[in-house]
Amino acid sequence: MEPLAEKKKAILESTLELVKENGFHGTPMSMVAKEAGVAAGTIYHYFDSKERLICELYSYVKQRAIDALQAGDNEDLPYQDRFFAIWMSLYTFYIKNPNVLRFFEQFVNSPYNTNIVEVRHDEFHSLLYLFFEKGIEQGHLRPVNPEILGVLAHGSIITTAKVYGRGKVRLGDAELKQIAQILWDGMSVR
Amino acid sequence: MEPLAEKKKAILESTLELVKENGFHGTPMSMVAKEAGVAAGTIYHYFDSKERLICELYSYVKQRAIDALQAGDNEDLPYQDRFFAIWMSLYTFYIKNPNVLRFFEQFVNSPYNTNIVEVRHDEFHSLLYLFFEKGIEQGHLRPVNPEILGVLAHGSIITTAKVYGRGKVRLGDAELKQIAQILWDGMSVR
DNA sequence: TGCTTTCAATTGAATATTCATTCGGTCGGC
DNA sequence: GCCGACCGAATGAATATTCAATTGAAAGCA
Repeated sequence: MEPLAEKKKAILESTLELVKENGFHGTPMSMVAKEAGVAAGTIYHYFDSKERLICELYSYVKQRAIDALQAGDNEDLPYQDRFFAIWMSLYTFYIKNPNVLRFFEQFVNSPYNTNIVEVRHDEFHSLLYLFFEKGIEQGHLRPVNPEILGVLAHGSIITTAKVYGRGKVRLGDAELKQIAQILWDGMSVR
Repeated sequence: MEPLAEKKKAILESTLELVKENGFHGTPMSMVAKEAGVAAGTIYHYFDSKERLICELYSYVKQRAIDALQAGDNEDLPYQDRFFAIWMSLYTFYIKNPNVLRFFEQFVNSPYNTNIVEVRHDEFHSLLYLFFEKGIEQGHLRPVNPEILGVLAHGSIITTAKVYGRGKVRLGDAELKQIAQILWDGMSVR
């Protein structure tokens, strides 16, 4: 709760950074400790185990994605504008936080994920779901399972951000707009 | 080369299976050996190290994806039909080989990947690239960077396969068609 | 105020375990 | 008897986790 103890935060941030570069294995607790400027034992004051550390980091970082999602949205705008605004703000979030993107991708496909986490209500997921559900109700989007629309849209964002991250393709604003447009044109009722 | 030594193949298949369940860490060489029915030392007869084993497995498995891609394609069909056929055959491949999907996702985001692999000509990638490039040239698709179109389409397949894999959503043939249609409608010139 | 007590935060060396890798040796065909 | 495939116990390096010891700030007390 409270402003997340100084050291606890440092541990989380260090882990995020190191996992991006070295993966889950490849980042021993001793390395995390060093990077965070604390003793190895201190980590265990805040986290029961490495597994818990990773899982808490996941929640911690996911909240940031939720914030980005909500910050970019404005319920007063026309639906289509909201779609593009959300697309762009999430994209921008991933571009600005490449370590988050990388961590997510690693975590989601790791055995850490199979466990309890995720089971409890997933806010990010339901925000997307509700947004697309509403689009269908209001007649903007095709009547396809909103779950699918949500992951398709999010997938396109992640995918585009990864392409950007590989650095081989330059993506200007115009091109980004084109990509979001592809999704919109495909999903919307014409 | 030659019909891939019996044991070598067993090692690769076992690794694929175990990595799916336990991740890269979490699958010690001893476990691979046991599952494959060989001695630990034998693995090192075929692979220099664990890293090499993982990387070779990646190539091995990727070839299967390429085969699926090509098997589903027929250059004589109209372009749009080819698009749907490719989409479906890759989707089917991932559905039938969930361990491949899982392994890919883990590998691509792991530090193993940053290394040399991938650098040399990536056939899967260029097959997709060429297909979309041709679609643009022939006026079927919007003039967007074919690289982007390729990863968007592939991303939608992977994403859909993952949703299926989570098992929470039932996906009938009609629904799959709808998803591919969304992509097509978005990318094609109307 | 000065003194003691308490206790959570912190340390980092020691522990115990887990694994990748090695290597001396066996086996079967040529 | 030569040789490559194969074996599996032994080795050695990592590394997650523990814990006895230290700190320092707040709380009680006189």
